[in-house]
Amino acid sequence: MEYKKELQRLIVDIKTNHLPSVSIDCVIFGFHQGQLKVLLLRWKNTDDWCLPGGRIRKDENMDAAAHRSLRERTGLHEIFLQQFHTFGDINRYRHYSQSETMAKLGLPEDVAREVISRDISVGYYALVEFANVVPTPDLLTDECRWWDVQQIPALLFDHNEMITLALKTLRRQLSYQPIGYNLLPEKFTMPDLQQLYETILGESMDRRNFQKRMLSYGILERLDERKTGGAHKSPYLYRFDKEKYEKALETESLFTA
Amino acid sequence: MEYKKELQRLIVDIKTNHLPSVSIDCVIFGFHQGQLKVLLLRWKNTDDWCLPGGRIRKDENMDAAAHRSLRERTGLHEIFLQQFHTFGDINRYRHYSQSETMAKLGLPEDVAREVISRDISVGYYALVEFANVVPTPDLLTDECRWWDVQQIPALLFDHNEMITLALKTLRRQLSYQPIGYNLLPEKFTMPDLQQLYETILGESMDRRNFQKRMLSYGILERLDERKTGGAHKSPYLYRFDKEKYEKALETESLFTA
DNA sequence: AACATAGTGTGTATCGGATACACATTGAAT
DNA sequence: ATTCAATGTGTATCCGATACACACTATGTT
Repeated sequence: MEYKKELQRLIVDIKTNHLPSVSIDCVIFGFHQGQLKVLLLRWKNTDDWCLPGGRIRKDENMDAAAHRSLRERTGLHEIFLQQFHTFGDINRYRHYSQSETMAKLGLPEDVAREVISRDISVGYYALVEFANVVPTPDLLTDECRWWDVQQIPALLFDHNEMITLALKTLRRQLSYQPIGYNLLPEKFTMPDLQQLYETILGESMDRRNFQKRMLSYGILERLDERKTGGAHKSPYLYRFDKEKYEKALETESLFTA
Repeated sequence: MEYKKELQRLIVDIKTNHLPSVSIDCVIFGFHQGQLKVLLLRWKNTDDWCLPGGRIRKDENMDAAAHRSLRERTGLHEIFLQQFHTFGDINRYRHYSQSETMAKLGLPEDVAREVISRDISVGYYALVEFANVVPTPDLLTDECRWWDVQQIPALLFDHNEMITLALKTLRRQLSYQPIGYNLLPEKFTMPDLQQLYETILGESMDRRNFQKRMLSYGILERLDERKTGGAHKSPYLYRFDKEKYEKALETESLFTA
């Protein structure tokens, strides 16, 4: 049983090199074909999905641990990552009870105890460029793939709640910080950006007013290129002015609605 | 050495009944005489101050642990308490290095290791009614008292940063949620409420516009009483409509500026 | 080659909340 | 009785947000 050996090695590594009682969970948002996506993992030999997560090494900052987790699941290095809530209830089982969950995971008793002990879990959400992601499962999971936010199944633990809260936080963030730098390709059209906003907020907006508002923020740079290929008038391409974008992120002062 | 025995008992209790690597810190805001206050603790036999904190029992929800901490320091039971950030850097020493901090705390080596081991710390902030608080130090501290937010000294660990971030979060919260229920006495005047807002936000506002805005939220009830005693026209007393106030807290939808 | 189509670029009228501002009133102090 | 400082209330104005219309163009169609 090579796999079981690997598992044991993992447990030992966790016990010796990582902080006990604390874990990290990541809600990784991507944007593709007008849909907001979340990256989920499927547990080995089951049909059950959950959020990617990880633990914090004893010699590692917590944010660094979250970045590492994300790197391992997506292959991406520079990502927008933000802590949104820390989950600390004793009972974090929702759709399945603790014993059901244990059974589903199908792990040896001692391993299971380690993997799903009572943890304080720090939730992060990430915004990534869909096209650049290489979804990669880990030792405990068979599959890693994108799910449409609207079609997420009943997840293990309290992970559905985590996604809901992450989305809520993301929506609020939209009202005082710019967004899109990590979700869109470098060059994009105004309709692309609008579609992103509409998808996240779940509502449609007036095309003309949206453009005025975005431009008023002063973080966009219109290029002399246009996007061709569509059977219509070709739209201008824009890109973010990184410097002003970062400044807006910090000050949080530019935005209102 | 009765004290040392008590300390040892504390350490054992922490080790056996509480989660390792996680702690809680509380920024407790009060409001008095037009000033925003924070409750701080002074370490035994030192001049060094820090935030009240605590640990999470193995059989206790994290929020419950925070409430318990607050109850122990203030005597208050029903308080507004909100998680605002989790601090996870390895090095959380700021004004004093780790060894300086160790020295300052003057604890036996083994005790110190337990008390200031590397922790992930979940930060909460609380809003309490100043007059009802009975500041109470704990086993490790000599003194518990209010400090003016503007005059907080260099604290142990990264606690100054915690206060700064808590205040920042509180200010932002003011833009989408009502505030005051836990900071003001049951009956208060419009100028009282305005002073609270001005103190938190650090800016002055127009008296008439402020009143219009507050009343437009529909969470205030004007009483038939007036406050007498001031050498001026006596202002009306108001109180919050608890039900509508709670609803506004939940929806977060009523407020804008 | 001319036309139809659907999406894009841009400008203007209007509404509504936020802001600026003024005058009458009152309770205590003198 | 008078004075003073703070309170109660109303109105004009500003500005961003919203609603809305027409011209333009790259492709697909005939």
